[in-house]
Amino acid sequence: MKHDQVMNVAKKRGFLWSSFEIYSGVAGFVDYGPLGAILKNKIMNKWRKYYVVGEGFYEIESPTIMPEEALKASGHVDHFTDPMTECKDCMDVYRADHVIEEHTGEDVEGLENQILTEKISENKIRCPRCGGHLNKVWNYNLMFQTLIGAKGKKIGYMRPETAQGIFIPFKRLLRFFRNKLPFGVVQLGKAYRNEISPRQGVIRLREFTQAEAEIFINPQDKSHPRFSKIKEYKLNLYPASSQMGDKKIITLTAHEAHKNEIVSSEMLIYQLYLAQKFLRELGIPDNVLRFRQHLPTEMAHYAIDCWDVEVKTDRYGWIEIIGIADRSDYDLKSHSDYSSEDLKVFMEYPEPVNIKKTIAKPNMQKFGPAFKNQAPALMKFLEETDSEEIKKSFQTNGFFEVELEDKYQILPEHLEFEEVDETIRGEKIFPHVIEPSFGIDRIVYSVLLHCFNQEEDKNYFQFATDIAPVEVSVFPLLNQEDLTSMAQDIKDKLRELGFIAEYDSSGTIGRRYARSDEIGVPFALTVDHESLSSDTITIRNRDDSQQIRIPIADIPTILLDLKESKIEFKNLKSLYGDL
RNA sequence: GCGGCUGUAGUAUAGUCUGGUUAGUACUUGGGCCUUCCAAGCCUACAGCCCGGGUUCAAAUCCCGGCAGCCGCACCA
Repeated sequence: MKHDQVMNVAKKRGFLWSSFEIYSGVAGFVDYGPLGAILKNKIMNKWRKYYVVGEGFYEIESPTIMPEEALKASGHVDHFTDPMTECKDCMDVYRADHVIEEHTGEDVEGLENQILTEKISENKIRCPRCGGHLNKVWNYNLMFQTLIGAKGKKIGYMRPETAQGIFIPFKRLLRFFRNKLPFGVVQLGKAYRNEISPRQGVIRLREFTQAEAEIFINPQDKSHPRFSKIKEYKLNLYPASSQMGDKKIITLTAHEAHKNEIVSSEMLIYQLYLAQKFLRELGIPDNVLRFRQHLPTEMAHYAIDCWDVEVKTDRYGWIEIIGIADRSDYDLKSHSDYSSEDLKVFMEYPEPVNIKKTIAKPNMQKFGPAFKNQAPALMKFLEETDSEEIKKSFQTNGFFEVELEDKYQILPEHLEFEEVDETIRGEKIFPHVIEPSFGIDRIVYSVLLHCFNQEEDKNYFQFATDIAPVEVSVFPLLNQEDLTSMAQDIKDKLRELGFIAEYDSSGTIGRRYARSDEIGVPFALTVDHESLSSDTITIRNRDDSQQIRIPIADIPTILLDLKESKIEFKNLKSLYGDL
């Protein structure tokens, strides 16, 4: 299987291996080795180039440990869990709600554990496997818990996603962006999930790296300013309707996807486009990519629309590497509720609106004495209440009842109704959030898998020039003093100029080319005898073993142009001629 | 988390059933020789029985536990 060969080379040549090996390892953790770490960083920097430079989003960095309150608000403390139950006899563990649903057909999702436990005993549900008794229902929370501070009273969790770190300082971010939508903020970093049994190598890690962008937009306007530029761009879509129907992947242009309402907004389609362009430049071809829409049943309740970018693998089938979701205003709303901070944005209308409006104004001489210290709270409540509703209640009941800590009856004599002209310049709204969320480790894996090339006697990573960990190899043709010293000098010079260059003189030249190819070094410079007399050197292309002789003085510019794809290797030929 | 199978240098393996010499081989890697362009050859070196306990005069080998990997179930996105 290609997977096995790739992981083998990856381990052997220092890209990736499982962590803590000398202590037998722990499932769900990996080390990136010397080359893997560079590769991963280059991929992350390319991501930054796309989202920070290209899209104009800004990057922030927030802690990986978060206090319990914050994750209560996001719903992770209560909902990032599974209700589990264990058979007392065979010790098998089950999802409690699934067992009950299977037995009774009742939808019990989201019910308290106690109620689930009761349901199990009421319905005399037994272990589906052995018929044994099932234990009390407990929550398995996927978050790693820790204690903050010396006394350890404050519960903290390792963050399960980087996104929350962006929602929490929303007010400061909004100020930074001078109170105007839309704007985007990104974060790249580690996230943690204590998976029950991670067995899919780098696909399911307990500690993994995410790159997430949170794009805050006006819910009324999910268009994208550059949509017209990408409207002919083709996307391989696998919408929910196809998944439930003919299982066919359909190829549509961005425009068609929008017109036919396959994808819910321009903004979302633009994000799909961007993701695909990014992956393509990483060397993941379109034919192993698809965009799969979440089924209504699997979508989080707050999401409006959600698409996974999936990559085809021989080992794991289609795997999700990127999730692109319209999360609506869910996150900001719940942080608003929990923190009682106002996380709304004031949206100014294009034209101010003048309206006539009846307001209920308290008659303080009567209102104050009647409600005493509750008066301020009641006034605030009335301000937020539609005065028509109050009027109606007066007509039918003779009073208007307000329930705060107690119930209060407001009588007509307490209020005066007044007609006022009001100019409304805008309104405060919660922005909606479009979130592309990249699983960096899975992307690194996909790059390794799909860049790996097998030709007769040559196995190598065909990395794009801008993500190849080692950028250039420098060899002496033979292991002779005059050649080696020149090659060493060239290598040092290139290092000084910022290239990741490697020198190698061991074994035959062929072996060195092979070694260099295997780890995906795109170019090799070879010092031969002609170099000594003519100040030229041969440059060899990894992908086709072609060589061209170039002046030594031109090496840095040529390498840089090749790295940034400003020129292709085959075009060098017309500039410098054949070897 | 449960059940089955598996675990020997960096990699691939022999040896395990039937306990007994210095754990063998190939590739890789380091050093050297040779070599005027694609894993050649020669010399040489480094490197291993997953961890812990038990049985035994003696354990890579038998037994128990742990850990990890694979497969199935369950779980997860």
